[in-house]
Amino acid sequence: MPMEKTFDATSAERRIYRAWEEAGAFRAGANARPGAEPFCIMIPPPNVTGSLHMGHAFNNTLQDILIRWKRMQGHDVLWQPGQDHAGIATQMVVERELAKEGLDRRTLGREKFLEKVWEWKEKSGGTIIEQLKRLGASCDWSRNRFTMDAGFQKAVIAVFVDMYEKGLIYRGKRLVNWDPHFETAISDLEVEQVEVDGNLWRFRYRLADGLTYRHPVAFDEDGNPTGWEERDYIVVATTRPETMLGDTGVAVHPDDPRYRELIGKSVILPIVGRRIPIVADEHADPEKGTGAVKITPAHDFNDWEVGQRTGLRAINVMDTRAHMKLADNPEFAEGCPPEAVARAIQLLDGLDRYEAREVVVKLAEEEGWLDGIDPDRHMVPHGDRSKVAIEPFLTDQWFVDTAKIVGPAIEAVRQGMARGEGDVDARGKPVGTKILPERDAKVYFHWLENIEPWCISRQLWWGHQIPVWYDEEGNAYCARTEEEAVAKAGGKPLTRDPDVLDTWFSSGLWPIGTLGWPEDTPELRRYFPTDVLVTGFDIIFFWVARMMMMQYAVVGERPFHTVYVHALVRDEKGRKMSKSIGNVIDPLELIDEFGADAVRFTLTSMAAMGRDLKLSKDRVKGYRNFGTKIWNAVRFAEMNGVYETYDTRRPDALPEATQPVNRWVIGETARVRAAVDEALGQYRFNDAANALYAFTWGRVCDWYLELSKPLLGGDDTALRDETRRVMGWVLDQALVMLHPIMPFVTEELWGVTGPRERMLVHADWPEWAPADLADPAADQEMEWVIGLVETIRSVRAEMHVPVGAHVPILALEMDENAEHAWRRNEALIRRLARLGDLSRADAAPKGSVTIPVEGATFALPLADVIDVAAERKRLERTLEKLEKEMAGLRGRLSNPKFVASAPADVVEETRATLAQKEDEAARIRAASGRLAELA
RNA sequence: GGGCGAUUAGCUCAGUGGUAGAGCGCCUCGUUCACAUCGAGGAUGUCGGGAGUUCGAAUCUCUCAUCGCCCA
Repeated sequence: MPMEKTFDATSAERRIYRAWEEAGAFRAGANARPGAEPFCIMIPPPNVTGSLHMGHAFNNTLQDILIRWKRMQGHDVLWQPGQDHAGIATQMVVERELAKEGLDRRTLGREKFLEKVWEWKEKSGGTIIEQLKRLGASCDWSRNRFTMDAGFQKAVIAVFVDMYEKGLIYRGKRLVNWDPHFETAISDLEVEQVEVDGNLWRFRYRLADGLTYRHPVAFDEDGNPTGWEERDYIVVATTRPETMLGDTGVAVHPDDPRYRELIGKSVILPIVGRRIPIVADEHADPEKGTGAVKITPAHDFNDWEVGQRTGLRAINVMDTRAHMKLADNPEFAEGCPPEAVARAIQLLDGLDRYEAREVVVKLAEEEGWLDGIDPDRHMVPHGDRSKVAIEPFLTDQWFVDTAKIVGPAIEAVRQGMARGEGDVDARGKPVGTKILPERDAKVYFHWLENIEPWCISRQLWWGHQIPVWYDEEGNAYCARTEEEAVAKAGGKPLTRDPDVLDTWFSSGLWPIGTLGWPEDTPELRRYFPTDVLVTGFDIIFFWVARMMMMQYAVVGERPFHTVYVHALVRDEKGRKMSKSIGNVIDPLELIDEFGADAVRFTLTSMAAMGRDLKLSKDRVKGYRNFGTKIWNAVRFAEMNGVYETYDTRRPDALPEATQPVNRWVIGETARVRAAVDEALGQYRFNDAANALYAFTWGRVCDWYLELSKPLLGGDDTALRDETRRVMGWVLDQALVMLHPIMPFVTEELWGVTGPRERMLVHADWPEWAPADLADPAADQEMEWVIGLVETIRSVRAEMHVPVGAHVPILALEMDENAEHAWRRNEALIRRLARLGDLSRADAAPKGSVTIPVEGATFALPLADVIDVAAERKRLERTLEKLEKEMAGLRGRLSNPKFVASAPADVVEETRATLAQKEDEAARIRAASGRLAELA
């Protein structure tokens, strides 16, 4: 049955993927050669609520390329897939669903709510897996893991208990980033700074005990004060007036002459009448505002530090929703006049923080302690999920003492960055962990070297509940099960800590957790430490750094030896894709329109290390066309009987070749094989893609297939069969090498061309070396042929020779090599350049165009069509260009310093180039002279 | 404020010391036999500005400008 003209991706992709799955082609160890080295990649687990976006498509394409490449090379490959449970995101999704039914998680209760979450997960949690399959991802789906699976839970709990017992996890009352929307603590990394328009309000806090001081109000040119005024108040500025209710001090810089005498004195806090001290602390910047700052230790991170240093109280004045909590708040009331407290409660209790802000400012205005308002643009921390302003909030939370476990994670990368080619450990794996591109290692070091304690508790229900139980006195018992905890407590009744762990705590255990730790499984022994991690730069901190720390803390080993960090996929204007701009390109829509192969090839060819990639549909379309090109190359071969002669069962058998064109293309194939391996070995995905594109289209289709036509259609059957075999081999090699990037179309072509021992997904990756296969003589000869054809075509086009006309050609001079090359390839040249017969001539006849090539001068007698003036112009233009190049070369060669200091081969190359140009120029001058005689 | 990066053809980008490249787009020509999702040919660059190192700089150094990103 003849092949269709194009590849029908829509119908073929699903069919092919199913065939792979049914054959178990992706299972760990599939296609492994005896004694194969393991190669393992852990998927960055997508969020269970997620659906495939361009970032995933990119990330997983790169992983799939490495995995398919290594699998074809015969490694024992595991690509471990899975998903994380995404605490906040999932809880949010399910709560939203419940709200549609008028339900609320609190009325439902924890147990019932979790049932609902699992129901949702079973129903909708597999979306992204199906989408990854559309992309062609060859994960071992039989091993899919979820961070809330029973086995994984066991690992997470075991790690918590272990780290608790080693003193690496502790509980403490700390100021944390509190998300008032989700009513949970979040980590520093889940906070994003957003610049907002606000005000800087200046308040006058009255000095206690009738004190006054002199404040400078006039200054000379040098900034020295020249005038003062007597004040009975100190001015503080704030962007958050409502927090003043929790103020417990005013700080000034110890060296600030304006306030030196006031240090140790007190002010009376407006509204509540609290008496608070003026303290000296370097946090107060004399240059900023008035140089005096109010201190609210319970609602500001800097103030907390100041409070710790100067011994100020921390008074929490809000609840978990960031509403003012003044009633039943003994801390707040302590030391304040009861009538003031009562009034504050009446005016402010229960108000949202922004409402409270307005009330406070209004009171300040009415009561005369508002000194002024300055508009101010400043950064405000926001929850990255909730998008509401974070409230620094004083609560009990669990922390990982990261400072204690960060050391090996830093050391491993330091080693990895310094490692050389042959630096391997006892298992033969590269030492340390290398981060690529190198600059991302700097980000990693900077963060780890300045690491803060990691708040790992979340006030959520969906997640791994913290394995700590409390007795009535509040003593904590950490154990793997309630029974163990009760036993530790001597049988006392206990209640479990309601909080769950940060999702990243469990994702941090991904490498060992997916392989069955804490059990000593064969997988763990075989595949851990894993090889490469492929991930986006946005989760270097969230995930990569934490995996490094956690794996070392738990099993004392690095999780992977190489981290390939890739960039962001942006829209064609370079903007980040976002739902709110509406510029999101859905990879599935692209796959529907152009096929998965085209999407994959596009992403790969744009994956230059460390640079964002801007995606446009035109680009994808271009690579869809590339798929069609390969398709038609094979179709051509099929129509020319290649698969009647070439043995598709033995694709690894090197064909015999006598013809230069066949010998040449074999060498080209070996060269691209080396280039692709070199590129992939260095994670230069775009280089691999571009090398294959240039080879397949630019060499095989544009030249080899064209040059082969006379041989395939000729009378010499031996030659025909040789060419068939070589062509079958070359095309098979191309399919093999393109397969990691374009798995579908290549697998399809592999299947339709003939019977096969194995599917392409398990074909052997070639190892041909250019040194063994390339034939320099054939290469040189074919370069000469191609050059000649190109020159003739160029001349014909410029002279407007009718496309179909066969023009006779004259040889004015030909050396031995040229003669030889001509004779051996005459049919090919004549066909591609559309030439008539060759004859000898001593001089170019009137009205002919001269074709100078290496070792020969040809002429095309175009008397009927030639425009002498146009031809002279053409020659002059060419000569001009040559002269310019020669001038540069001569300049360099006449510089004695160049000859003396440049490497010998560079000098030699320069000389050779100059000689060749001079030869060409001489031929052109001769041609030009002949034309001049005619004019 | 600190750090990192970018600036190369109309557009998107490769190119880490030795004759400036690709894809797309553009212009001209061409559909009888692999492919019009195609073929043949063509045009297009003071490699952001300036200075330095070097026999030689898109590439290394300094500096300025513009634009990004991360951290505070």
